[in-house]
Amino acid sequence: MSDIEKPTLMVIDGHSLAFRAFYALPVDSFMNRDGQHTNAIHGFIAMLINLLAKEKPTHLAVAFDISRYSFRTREYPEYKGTRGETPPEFIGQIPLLEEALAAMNITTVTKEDYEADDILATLAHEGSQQGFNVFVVSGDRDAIQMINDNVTLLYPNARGVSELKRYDRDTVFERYGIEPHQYPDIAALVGESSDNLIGIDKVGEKTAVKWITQYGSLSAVLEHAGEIKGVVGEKLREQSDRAIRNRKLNHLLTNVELPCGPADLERRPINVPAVREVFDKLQFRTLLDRVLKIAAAEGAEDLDGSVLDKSVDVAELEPEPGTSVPVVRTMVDEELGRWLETASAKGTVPLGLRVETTGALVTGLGIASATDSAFVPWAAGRPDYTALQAWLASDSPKLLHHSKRDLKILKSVGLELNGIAFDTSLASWLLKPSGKADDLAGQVYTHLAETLPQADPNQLVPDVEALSPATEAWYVLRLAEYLTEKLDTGSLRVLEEIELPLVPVLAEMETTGIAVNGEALAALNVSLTETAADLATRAYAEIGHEVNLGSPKQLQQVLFEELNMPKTRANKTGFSTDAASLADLQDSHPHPFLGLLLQHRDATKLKQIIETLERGIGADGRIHTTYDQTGTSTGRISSNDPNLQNIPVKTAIGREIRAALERGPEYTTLLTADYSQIEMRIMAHLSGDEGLITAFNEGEDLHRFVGARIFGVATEDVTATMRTKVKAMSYGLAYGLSAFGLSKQLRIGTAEAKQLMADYFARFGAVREYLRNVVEQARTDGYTETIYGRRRPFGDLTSSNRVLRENAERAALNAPIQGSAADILKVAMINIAGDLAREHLASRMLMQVHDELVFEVAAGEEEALTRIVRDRMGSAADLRVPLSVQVGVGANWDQAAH
DNA sequence: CTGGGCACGTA
DNA sequence: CGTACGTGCCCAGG
Repeated sequence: MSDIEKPTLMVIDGHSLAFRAFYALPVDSFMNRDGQHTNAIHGFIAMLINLLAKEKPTHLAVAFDISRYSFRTREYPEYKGTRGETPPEFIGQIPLLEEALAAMNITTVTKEDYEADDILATLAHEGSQQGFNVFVVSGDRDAIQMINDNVTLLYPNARGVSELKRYDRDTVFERYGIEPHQYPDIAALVGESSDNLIGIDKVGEKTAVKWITQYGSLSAVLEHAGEIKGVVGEKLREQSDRAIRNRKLNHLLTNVELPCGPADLERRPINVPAVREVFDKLQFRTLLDRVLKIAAAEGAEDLDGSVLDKSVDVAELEPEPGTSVPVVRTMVDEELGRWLETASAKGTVPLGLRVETTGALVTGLGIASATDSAFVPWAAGRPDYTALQAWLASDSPKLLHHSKRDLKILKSVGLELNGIAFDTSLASWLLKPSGKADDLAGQVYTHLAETLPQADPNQLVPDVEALSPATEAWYVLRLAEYLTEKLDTGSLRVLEEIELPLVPVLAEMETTGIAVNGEALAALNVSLTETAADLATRAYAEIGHEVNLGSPKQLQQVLFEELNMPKTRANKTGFSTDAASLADLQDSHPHPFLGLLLQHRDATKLKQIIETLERGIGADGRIHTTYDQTGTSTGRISSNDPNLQNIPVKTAIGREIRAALERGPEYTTLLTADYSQIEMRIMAHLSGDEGLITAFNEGEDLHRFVGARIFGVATEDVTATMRTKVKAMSYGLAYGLSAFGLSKQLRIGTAEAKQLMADYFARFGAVREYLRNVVEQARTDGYTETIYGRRRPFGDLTSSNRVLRENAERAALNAPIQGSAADILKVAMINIAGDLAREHLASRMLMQVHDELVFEVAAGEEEALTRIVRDRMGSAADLRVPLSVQVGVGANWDQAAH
């Protein structure tokens, strides 16, 4: 029988786990309205819910001790004698826990005169023999002896509280070096202080393991006690009765007569009304939601929306006086429909929306108005979600955090989402586009100065309870309010007219993905692997030994100590071994190793890119990247998992990689469209430089035109070298390039570079004026602005630290240029997507690479698509120069490029 | 196991 | 001593 078909039996030591939970959670934070402490119950139920979700037991029981006395204490009164009085706050929690378990219809098992561990051992033993997968959940180390190939122990970790560690045969062996059934022998020798069992003096775990490994068992050790030398040998012989007694006491019985066997423990449906009642008494609000969710998933009846008692005390949830978190009400079906109708005032008032997920699955939705919040458990296809679906799909305004992710995941479960009216992650990014994006809790902290409890998903008994998605939705609402207030009108316009409309466009592109020829990539990888291996071998031969060619540190050793090459540019770890430095070395001190190293770098880099792409291929044979709309500080989009914006293009093999990205089977070609020299055009527009504007308006080769004016020759007499220099300088200007930098890049003298720049500015003086003004303006205002009003704040422009200040200056003069280009392409994307939908074209937008878009062309649509793309890209901004768009078509990305 | 540093791919 | 990114690897810290 395979594991998948096996039923899963889970048996839990109720007392030991409740006790662990008691010490894990603060007593004072958990008290119900009757003054009853509930922390142990809370921790236990939270853990249980996680276990149900994670291990999905088909059979389940919780065992309890009846009292602290058992056959063991009768035989050895000191057993467990070190245990003090039960803490008063713990008293009363066990009966309530049993009540809660009863409501969840979970069997509890007790047996007079035996300990819960014996019940566990008996059930585990029987379950194992009857073909169950068994999980034993216990905080008692003696439970280790139950482990075998069918039985796994889940044990609270050293801190006693948070995670349950899985112990199977292998983990036991790794930890102790013995088989699980040998554990009691070890414990008998060492002793167990928590049970008040004293072991053999001087014998610790190491010695015990050594003996047991050597002789096989405790009895064998005792038989050979005479052979053991030294003081420990003497102690063993003197105190062997201790070990014998311990072994007798820590042996768990596997043959206790119980009222039920494993087969009787099959899970039964949760009794929802009873759970509501008990949890209400305990005032477990979020736990109730989670149990109801499980109930819904398991098909329990009675989810028709009876409502939680409004008197539920939410004081513990209130992060700050003055703010009032609405009570979370769990509801579905008609009740939810009525609530949505009222809360949204028939679709006119925005509601916060939050999607709760586990992995790729939707588990619930939280919806909030300013004064009320609802949790909707989601179990696909089960209850009637008509009203929810209608509201989600309508234009009724919704406020979200990270709307693209929610849009996609809702779509994956068949829910259409429209009416995205605000996104707090986008708004917050517009406010502060640099640095790492905050998650929701982070934003609440930075903007609202409140701390949300954040449960660690790895902790089975979380010390804080996770916030209900309904409450999160309410915080989204408050954040939206705050951010709207905080954003200037220009930024709000960028949000509403660019970023929000772009969300569904990007979501669609991500979902669509791009077809990839996996065989071609694999073949390329094989050949690159061979090439790299061959280059490595030859490189090793040149220096007489192997070296990790990917380790700059080891390369420094080879280059600068073994080969005595001159030192290169310094970096934090020594001297650079980057391509430019190696090229310099090759010039001054030619050595075959250098060339081989560079070629090896090249091959391994390409290999790495191919492997990253291959990992990104989905089940549909297409690569689905994720665009990060908040990933840059200039307004660009970034791409990750995998990054499709840095696929090689300059080398032959790079283009082979691009050739592996192709049209899908139902499509005729790929179409690429890119802006030519968009940043230079923006610079012409923003600077108003008549020379540059003329260059673009006359439509001739820009660099040739500029070169002719700088060098004072006719356009047709501009040489290739002159053009290269001009091109480098033109592009460099937008980045704040210095004469020094230019000289480095062109490998010319600084004097010549200086002269070149002087000549440039002599003819295109408005450019220099503009660049100066941008920085000056930013210094005054504290921010730069793009043509659409997107702002980027700069603080370091007034720094007294020269490095910081000059870095900020270069970034500031680049920001409006790069950012405006980003705005323009985003606007074009939104308009193109609109046209595609309006004209019902089957062609689709697939990729964005900063100034380029890639489309998949459906049969017969090339002409229409080309028209739309040219129109929309060409008219995305009204500049003093035309926007030039180049379009190409081909079977793959390489061929489609022009 | 995480994070810094390096190297390198793109616009 | 040119802007903006993401990824993989090494290595040192833990």
